[in-house]
Amino acid sequence: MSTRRATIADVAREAGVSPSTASVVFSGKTPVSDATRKRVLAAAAALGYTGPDPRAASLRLGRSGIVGVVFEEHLGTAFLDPVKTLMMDGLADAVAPMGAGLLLLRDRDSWSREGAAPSLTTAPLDAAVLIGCSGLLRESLDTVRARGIPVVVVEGDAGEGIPRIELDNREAQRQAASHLRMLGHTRVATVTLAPRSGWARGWLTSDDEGDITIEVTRDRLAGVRDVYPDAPAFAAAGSFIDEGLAAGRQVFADAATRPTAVVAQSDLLAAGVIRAAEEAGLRIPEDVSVTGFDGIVVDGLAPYELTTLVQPATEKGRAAGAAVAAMLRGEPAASIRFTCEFHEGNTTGPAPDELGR
Amino acid sequence: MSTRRATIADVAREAGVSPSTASVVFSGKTPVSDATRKRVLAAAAALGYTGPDPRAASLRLGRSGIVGVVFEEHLGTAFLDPVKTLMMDGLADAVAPMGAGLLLLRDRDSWSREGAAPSLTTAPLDAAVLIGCSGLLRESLDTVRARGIPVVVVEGDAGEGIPRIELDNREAQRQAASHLRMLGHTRVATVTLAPRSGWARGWLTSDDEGDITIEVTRDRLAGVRDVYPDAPAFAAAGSFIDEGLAAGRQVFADAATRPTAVVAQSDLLAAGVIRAAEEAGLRIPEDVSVTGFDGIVVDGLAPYELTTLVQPATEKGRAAGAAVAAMLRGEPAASIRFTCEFHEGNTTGPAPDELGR
DNA sequence: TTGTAGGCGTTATCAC
DNA sequence: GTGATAACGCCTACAA
Repeated sequence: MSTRRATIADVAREAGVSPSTASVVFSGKTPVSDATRKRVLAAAAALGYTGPDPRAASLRLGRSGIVGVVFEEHLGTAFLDPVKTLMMDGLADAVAPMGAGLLLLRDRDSWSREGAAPSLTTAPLDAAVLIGCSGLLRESLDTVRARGIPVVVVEGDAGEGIPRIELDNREAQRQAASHLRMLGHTRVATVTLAPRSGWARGWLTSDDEGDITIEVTRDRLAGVRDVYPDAPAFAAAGSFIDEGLAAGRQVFADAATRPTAVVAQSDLLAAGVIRAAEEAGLRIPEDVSVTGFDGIVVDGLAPYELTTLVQPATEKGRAAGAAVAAMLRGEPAASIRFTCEFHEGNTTGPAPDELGR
Repeated sequence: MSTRRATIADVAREAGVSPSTASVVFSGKTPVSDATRKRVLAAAAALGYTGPDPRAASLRLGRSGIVGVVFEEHLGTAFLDPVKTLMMDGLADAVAPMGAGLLLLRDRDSWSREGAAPSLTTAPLDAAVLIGCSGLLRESLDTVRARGIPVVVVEGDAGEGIPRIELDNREAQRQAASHLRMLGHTRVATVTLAPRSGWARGWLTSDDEGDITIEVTRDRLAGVRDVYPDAPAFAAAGSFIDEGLAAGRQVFADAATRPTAVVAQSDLLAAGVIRAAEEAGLRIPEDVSVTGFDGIVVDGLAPYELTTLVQPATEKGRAAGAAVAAMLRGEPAASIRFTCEFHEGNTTGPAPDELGR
């Protein structure tokens, strides 16, 4: 029962070899004779030594095997978003081969409690991935850059020389709109994500539209505007079925101006819009067509299969991880722009005959 | 443009003070005269020094400010579970004051790739939290204990001397069953979570019931059995609305033996069961009562409000964090058993009159 | 194949 | 209030 944990020096002494030899046994960097290896391992076992102290190793090696993932929201909120979840999965996959793990970091913390920041400044990070760099994360970015840590930004406006992982949001959303136009729809509405943080559900005025700080929202809306410049836009407070439902109720409220198609900026919103349509006695897609965005599996939406833009969420994560890995190797990492794939489900159809209304 | 990052020694030299003084300026552990502080800070700014290197600090201090969270599943899967998500939130909250962050760790890794494990053995952890210790995590536990790292187990069978955070699953589920009995229900079915990993959706035979390795499933089922020893049990493959829907279809398949109430082991399953009931033309709660478990907000379930057992998910996370914090301070941490709160919504009602069927 | 020596960047201790 | 000193535990040239 020793009072202090054994170190590699202890093991070496116990095994009757030098510390460097013992070290080599664990790192495997240099060949070691079988006999000595055995002795070292035995000594380690005897002393309850379980391997090099990661803290010491990371100081010596200059890297910790930890990649920080910075969210701007509460973690619980972030993981409510299936796309982010998938991305994390891809990211975890991609950094695993380099022997790295993911450290969850919240952005706000740095503000709230001054002294006890678990954060970007004090964590032993090799690299950082910022999720959704919408202004809020700006200073996180500065912090990280000041520390000289490689950064990759996913879905956000980074700045000069910082690799970004992005999506062709505008082009993709334009495809959905074009699809609807091809089907003959002329009265179209769109349900968007929040235009800025803290937004409370409501119609977007043109003033609002000029002041959209969240990039995804802006770009996807622009895609709709490319095809339907005057489509009314209702902005939800977040990507949830219930938000889509509430939005849908507004959108379908007036039978006279009721749209024949709704472009939603996320699958969850689309699911809610569909519910609202059903509620209003409208059939999908006979009376109303609805498109989503993301291409996730919406639990409980069956039998509908959304017409949507499938984004490579997991791939985005993997790409972010790959970029990080490259930068860590000292290679330059390029920004990547992913393309969404249009998927036609059973929630869109020809515009209903106007006369038959 | 120096080739190497500045160290605190560089800053000290530049400021004309000793390294220890410079260190103190950053740590704030000892009073420093305003003049020297200013000089040191200025020097730091001039050299682009952003604070002590966390790696070195953690070696010196003997702690890294990192708490590992070990899941047995793929991360993407884990975060699909709203309860786990909330727990993570609570955990993040609880460790933040100690200036710690959460490192995501997957259990399987240690097996899959031998060399490149980002894992328990190589990560600079101060402590670890194991989520759902259902046998699979057993060796993770051993690894961590061997390293002498404090461990807390959430929802799982740990072993001697390891603090656990658990729920009164059986008692809580019994409350739901009792509630139904009080309402006069006699033909009751239950829809359970997976009895073991890799389970494919299906009815539970009594053989199966004797061989349930996942504790939550076993305990909640036992709670139902306390009241309805013979209720048929259908086990889903996971906690999803679609699984509940599939289960519900089976449960309501035969009009003759159709239950008047269904006890689901999760809110998501309950939501699916409700869908299945609607599909079968049954009204909730007039024809069929349904109870859930968890007390989460099921997105898109409105206007229903589940009768369910509300578990303090976030609190569980906080408690785990608190336990970790205590152990890190060298204090003993006790296991905690949380209690669910019965919440009566509008999905349960009196048993339908048998004659009226 | 094994051993020696030096330092990675900090910070706690103790003297001044 | 400030400075010298000594670890923290490991890894890796380099020499033997």
